[in-house]
Amino acid sequence: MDRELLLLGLLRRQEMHGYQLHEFIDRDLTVCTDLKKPTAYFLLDKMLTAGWIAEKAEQAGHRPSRRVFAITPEGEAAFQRLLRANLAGWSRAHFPGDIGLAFVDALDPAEAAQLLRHRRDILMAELAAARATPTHAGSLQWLIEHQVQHLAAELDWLDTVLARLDHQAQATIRSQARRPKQQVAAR
Amino acid sequence: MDRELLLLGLLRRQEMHGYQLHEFIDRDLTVCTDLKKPTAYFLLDKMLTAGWIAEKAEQAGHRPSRRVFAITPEGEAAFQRLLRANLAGWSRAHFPGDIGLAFVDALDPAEAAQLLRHRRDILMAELAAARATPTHAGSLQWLIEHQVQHLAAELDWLDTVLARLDHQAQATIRSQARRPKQQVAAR
DNA sequence: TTTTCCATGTAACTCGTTACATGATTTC
DNA sequence: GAAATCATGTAACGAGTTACATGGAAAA
Repeated sequence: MDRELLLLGLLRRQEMHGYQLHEFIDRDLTVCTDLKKPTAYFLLDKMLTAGWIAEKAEQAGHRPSRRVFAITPEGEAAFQRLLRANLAGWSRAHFPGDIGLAFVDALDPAEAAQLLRHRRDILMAELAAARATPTHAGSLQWLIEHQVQHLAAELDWLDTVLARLDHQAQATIRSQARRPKQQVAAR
Repeated sequence: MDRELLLLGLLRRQEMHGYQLHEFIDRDLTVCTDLKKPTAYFLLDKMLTAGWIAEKAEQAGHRPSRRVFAITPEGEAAFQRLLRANLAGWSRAHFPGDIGLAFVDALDPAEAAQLLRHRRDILMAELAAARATPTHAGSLQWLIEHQVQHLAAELDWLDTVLARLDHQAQATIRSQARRPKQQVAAR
């Protein structure tokens, strides 16, 4: 119900058509959430039949006709309900990248570090993108702010992991230097 | 492919049956990831047909017979491939709870704070659970460690949000005291 | 003139969950 | 004797994605 809450929240401030909603989310909120076009249209249709929103046709010049959606009183009630439920609850974020980290000791620490530096590049780009997103009014901005904080924390964590791996790699090199004829110890 | 990587990684250290795998993930890794029983069995069957793992029947006393899975050379190759892909890549974590936050200014700040304090209780419990999970050998422990760091950061963020809301609530009370006959200013 | 933008959608598919089913066995 | 544990599954459903389709208008 979180995506419905998002759409209702946006329509509450201003009536919009589907394309416009998707564009806004894709352009200004992409660092926090994402909503594909077919999903957006599907959810809007669902909310339309539920009576949460009402549509009206609109024509701008010779452009394709738009279905402009506005929130209804039932929609406002649903918004209030969903908002309270969302704020009072909490659901765990999942980090797919952690699963690899759990088995990183199956790899040579130097190679693992190299792979993770690639991850670090992506993270840096993401952080830059988050910092570059235009500012919004009110608490909508908190969404971006939280994301920036989170990404900065992720970068910190990744750096401590990299430091550990570099340390391990150094230890491997030293032990190789000490016993030059022996195999590298099993990791 | 992250769940496959998880299962392969666990089977690499020790051969296990489906129930045992699910139990381990549900008991020791629940703060980081989750894998429902039918999903586990489904993935194991899929990996079996793919030749990544091999099964053998095992009987322990008069208990139901188990299908014990062990990783095959093809499975090991897949593990190596998936691991490298996972480590080099990154995918954004999504925070459903943020969507509510984005529209928190639709509510009275005092009520919003009250709802978020409920969220805070859940977060605290989750953090305690993460800290209480048994320690594992090697980098598997990093999974837990990262989760603890993340949850602590989330708690911090929530507290700054609560501080802001309390501040807003105070401002509201002051303005009400100053103009006792007037309506509360629209938010 | 070819590409991109605007604006809508449909169909097929994947992934994962929920709910249910089985049957013996140990624990309360 | 009832309930929980062990160990396996199946069937149905739902949410969301990908890929595709349409067709005119503006931009390159």
